[in-house]
This record gives sequence, C-alpha cells and structure tokens, in this order.
Amino acid sequence: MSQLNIYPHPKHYVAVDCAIFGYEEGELKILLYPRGFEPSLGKWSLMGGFVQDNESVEVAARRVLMQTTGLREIYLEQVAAFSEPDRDDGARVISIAFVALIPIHKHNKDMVRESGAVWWSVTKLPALIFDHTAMVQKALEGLQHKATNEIIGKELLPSKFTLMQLRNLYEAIFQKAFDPGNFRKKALSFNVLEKLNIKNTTESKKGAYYYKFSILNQQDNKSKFLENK
Amino acid sequence: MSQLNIYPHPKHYVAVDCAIFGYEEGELKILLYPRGFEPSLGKWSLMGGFVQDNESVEVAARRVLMQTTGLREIYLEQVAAFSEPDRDDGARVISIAFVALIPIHKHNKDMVRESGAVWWSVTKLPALIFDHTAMVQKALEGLQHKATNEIIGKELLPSKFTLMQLRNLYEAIFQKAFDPGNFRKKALSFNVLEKLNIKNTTESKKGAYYYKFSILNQQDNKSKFLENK
DNA sequence: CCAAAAGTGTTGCTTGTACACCCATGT
DNA sequence: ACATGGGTGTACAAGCAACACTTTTGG
Repeated sequence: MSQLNIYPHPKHYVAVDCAIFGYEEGELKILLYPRGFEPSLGKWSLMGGFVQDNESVEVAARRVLMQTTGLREIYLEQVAAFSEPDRDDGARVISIAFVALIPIHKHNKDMVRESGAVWWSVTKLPALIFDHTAMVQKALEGLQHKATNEIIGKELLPSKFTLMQLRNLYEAIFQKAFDPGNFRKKALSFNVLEKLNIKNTTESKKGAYYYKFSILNQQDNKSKFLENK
Repeated sequence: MSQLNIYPHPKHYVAVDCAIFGYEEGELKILLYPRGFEPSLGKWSLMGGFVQDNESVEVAARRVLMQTTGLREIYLEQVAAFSEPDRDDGARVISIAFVALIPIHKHNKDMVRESGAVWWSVTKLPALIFDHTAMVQKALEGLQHKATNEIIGKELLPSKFTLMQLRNLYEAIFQKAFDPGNFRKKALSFNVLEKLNIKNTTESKKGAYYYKFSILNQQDNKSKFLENK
C-alpha cells in the first residue's frame, strides 16, 4: 500500500533529527555526531535517520535512539518540521526535529563511543550542519517549556537525587540561579517527590536527603512549576 | 537538485493540513471541506495540500490558504507532524498540521463557497476523515496556548472591537466565563490596546468604547495574559 | 422604572521573592 | 572555628478572584 503512487505529487525524503539531552556534572549536555566527510567536514550534527515506509516519525526517532544509545524507553517529543527546500546539501529532505531526554549515566557508552558521538555542553556548542543549530534552539525552548509546566528530572537525573541536584538541573536548563529555599518549597509542594531515608554526604558536610519521583506521580498542584519572568 | 535520489531510503508524500480558525457571532469556528467521494463520503476534512519540490511546508500551507480564502497575510503556526503509516486511506502520507487564524469577515466568501467549505462551530464538530479530529484537538490546544501567553484577537477580530467582544472571543476559545471587570483590567494592563473615540452602541444601551491593537504592540507586561488553572 | 452592559473600586487570599536564621559536620 | 550546604521561617509585595457599586440608556 505504501508503494502506491496514487497522488500526482512529488514525494520527499523525510528524516528525523533528535536533540538528545542529558545532564552530567552540573551541565546540560547534548549528544552530537561528527561529520567525517565533505562538505561540512568537521561540523557536527544531531543524530538522525530516514523515515521508512512502515514507521511513523516517532517510531523512526525511537529506532534511531535505540541504535545509538541502546535505550528503548526514552522520553520523546516532537519539536517541529524543518523543511526549507535547500536545507540539506545532498537532496531535498524534510526533517522532523525531536527532543529526547536520557539518563546520561544509563546509556550505553560503548555504542555512543563507537559512533564517534560526543556530549557537548549546551553552553558551548560547536558549529552544526544545515539548520541543526536552529533545531537545537527550538528543542531547548521545548525543554524549557516542559520544565516550566512540570517538575522534570525523572528522565535526566539518577533514580535518587538531592534537591540541590534537582535545582542544579534547573539552573542548567534555564541558565539562571534559583533561590535554594524557595525552590525546595515549590518542588515539594507538588507532591511528586518522595523523601528517602538515605542521605547524600558527598556534596555537603551535613548531608542531604535523597528524593525520588513517586510512582504515582500525579501533580497535586495544578499550577505551573515555574512562573514566567 | 530536488530530483536527486542520492539516499537509499524511501520517499513519502508530504502534505499540510490547516485548521483554519475564525470568530463570528460569539463562536469560535473552523473551516471544513466536505468529502464528496468514497471512502468516507460525507465526512469532513481540514483544508490541505501536498508539499511541492520547491516549497517549505509553511509556503505550502500559505499557498493552500491563498487558494481557498484569498488571503495572503495569515497568521500561521505549525502544530505537529502526523505520520502513522496507515493514517491516509489512499497512500502513505505524512502530514504537517497547522493552525491558521483569519479575520472571518475579510476572507473571500465566494472562494470559500465555491469550494463547498463550511464554517463549523468548534463546539459541535462533525466526524472528520483520517486523524483530522486529533489535528483539530492539537490545533485548538495550540491556539489556547497562544491566547494564554499573549492577547490575541488581532487576527480574529475586526480592526476595532469592544472589550466585551474580546472577552467573548476568549470565552469561545476557552469555553469558560471570565469576570468582565477583571478581564478588562488585565487586558488593558498590557498596553497593547488603544482606546478609540468611537462607541459601539449596538450591543449595550450605554455604549462601549471601541479599541484597536496599537501599531507598536509590544507587550509592556512581561507576564502571561492568563494564568493556568 | 427596569434590565443590561460599561466601567471602577475594594477586599481577601494566594503566591512569589528576598531574605534571615539555625543546624550539622568535614576540614 | 569556620565555611558550606541543608532546611525552616518570616515579611513584604504582587497578582488574582470575587464581588459591590455606580453610570448610562433603550425599551
């Protein structure tokens, strides 16, 4: 069926490009792949792939992510379609950009290393091919939007984490400081975090309790997590 | 160049589908086209079209809108890509959904009538083909999101309007009542509305001043227009 | 006069923000 | 002892929601 050409219109290559975000060492990072050939040798690109006949763009994105990180369960969200006719040097390719969030400590480092990919801090990105810089920009905005409306971290932090680590994640995402006391109170008011009886003593003398996202993570608080300044 | 087949991957039809919103008689409406043939005879669909070789999806959407409404300057925003392999009966088509806002009183009614299109209230939509119901749903969410973050109306209301008309538009978009006094104060606090020296006397005994969107419509107020309940 | 919308004012509550302040502890 | 983060409390301001109240005028 998908082979039929019943419409008198041109067909196009359709690709997916994934902005894969991870959080490590206090920095928000993104996974980039080096381009090993001309044109644009030395430039970096998002991980991408072409959409096949039997798959939706979401399925294609998951396939690409599985192939490169080894992770099957990944948070994935559409960003936008990028479709300028000349955006790709090689041919006309319409690409759907995605945001993917992965727990950076869980992914298969060997698979990533083999592919030549490198984690870059979002604060100092290299030159990217085609319109990938715009894709990253939009993906980051999407991530900020999600982080504004709910408490994120489940997809980026270890299964247990301190409130300081959560705050540092937010500071990395928004590139601004949050008041420790106020952040704590707001985060806890949502009743999605569960306090554990273990303390992390590596990051402070006193030690801070670990928290985890509760299994029933329904937000009690109906409002947004962050306001808009 | 766009004829090249340099990638060993399948190509796909790519379409655009536009959820065209208008506001009339106190109701938010959407423009639908009847399907005149089987399968799905009698069902309605969004206005759509196929993406050609030399155009981006945005350009394709504008072409479609121009062809059906006669309007060139239209607010347009991507919603999402819809790409389930079997979403279209005829062939595999990946479609990018758009929100379009048009001043319903300005569009070319003859062009619309010729095409058989009908304005439907969003509160009582008929059955739609394929996944168009989901597209409308997502488009409406996008419209609500935009209306939450800024004062919309420029694209949907006549050039001059009363604050009651603006409020009624918002009530139609969100399907809920807003307090007249509070709505007025919040709307005016953004300094994007300019009071005219003309009154509308058709909708109230006392008469209400007309307003227009000021040319420099920079929002003074940095916060969102509406809060989130 | 009455109804209905226009327009303004008031009040209480919630929430964000900017802090102060004590606690615990490794160095 | 002291610096550092952990954690709690407080005081002020801003913003929202509810609603009272006055104005205007057509019917």
